[in-house]
Amino acid sequence: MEATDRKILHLLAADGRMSYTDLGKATGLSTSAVHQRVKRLEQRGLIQGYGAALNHAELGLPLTAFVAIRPMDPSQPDDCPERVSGFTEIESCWSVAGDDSYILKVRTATPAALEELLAQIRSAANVSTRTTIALSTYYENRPVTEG
Amino acid sequence: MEATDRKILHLLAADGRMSYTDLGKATGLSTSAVHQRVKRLEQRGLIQGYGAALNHAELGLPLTAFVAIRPMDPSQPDDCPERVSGFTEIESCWSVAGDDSYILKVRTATPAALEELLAQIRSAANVSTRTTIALSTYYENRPVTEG
DNA sequence: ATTGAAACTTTGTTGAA
DNA sequence: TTCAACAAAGTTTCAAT
Repeated sequence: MEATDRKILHLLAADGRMSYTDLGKATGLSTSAVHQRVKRLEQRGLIQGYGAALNHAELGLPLTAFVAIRPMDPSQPDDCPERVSGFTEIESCWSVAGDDSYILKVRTATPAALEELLAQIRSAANVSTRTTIALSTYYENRPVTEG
Repeated sequence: MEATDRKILHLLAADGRMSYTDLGKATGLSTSAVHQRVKRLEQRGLIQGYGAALNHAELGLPLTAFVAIRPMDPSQPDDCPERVSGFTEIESCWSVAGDDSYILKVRTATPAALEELLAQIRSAANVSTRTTIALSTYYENRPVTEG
């Protein structure tokens, strides 16, 4: 991994629709050289995909919350991520060190929808939940790269 | 906002590099009709941008953590987001309801780099920190849309 | 919302450094 | 192995309708 590839990754993280022509201009490479590098970065899994960042507040999902979960019965198989993966309100799922086993980031339309989702998560995964509601988002998913 | 626009948003959230031609095929619109709609969605701020999802683990930033912060002096002006926004390791910043004032999501190369970042956050914003380390990421930033 | 045409971009092939 | 040059296919963008 060297400087040119890192520059390409940084540019694509900031603008996922940038054309190969523009990436070439920005890196001093020809269009086809950049193209080859991007395909290789995709194949090696360094680029995992491309997405549009949506304005969830305007799209009917104004409520963002973090749900910390803890198994009720620590002796049971610990397959919470699979058990909850079908809930489309869950945007992210991490296992974490500390008092809780997992943290979920969820988006719902209303407090009532969040209440309903929490009940479903608890019964699907046999867990207790501790929820932290986001009041406002200052920034989210800024590109973070090394170098 | 109606069904066609929501479909376009959903498709772009899942594949931010999808061509207007393909978006047209998927929605039953002409290429230029989709193009017009996408531009309008961008202008109205419903699409906030496009990005590549990078594999941070492979890119030298394997450590993801959540930093819950609390002002040391609750009487001081509460401008933590501005005070910490210069730290490039911070990917997201939310203000939250509950015991803590803000939650930051950060990515670092090593535990030592995290330790250093926490010290800098504490001194830049005059806050105490409580950090939760992510052990593994099951999924992150799945497209979540209503409808 | 569509058509159609010009400009531009993508992507495969080929060959040079 | 990496890059550039070319060319065909595909995409974007802009009028006009």
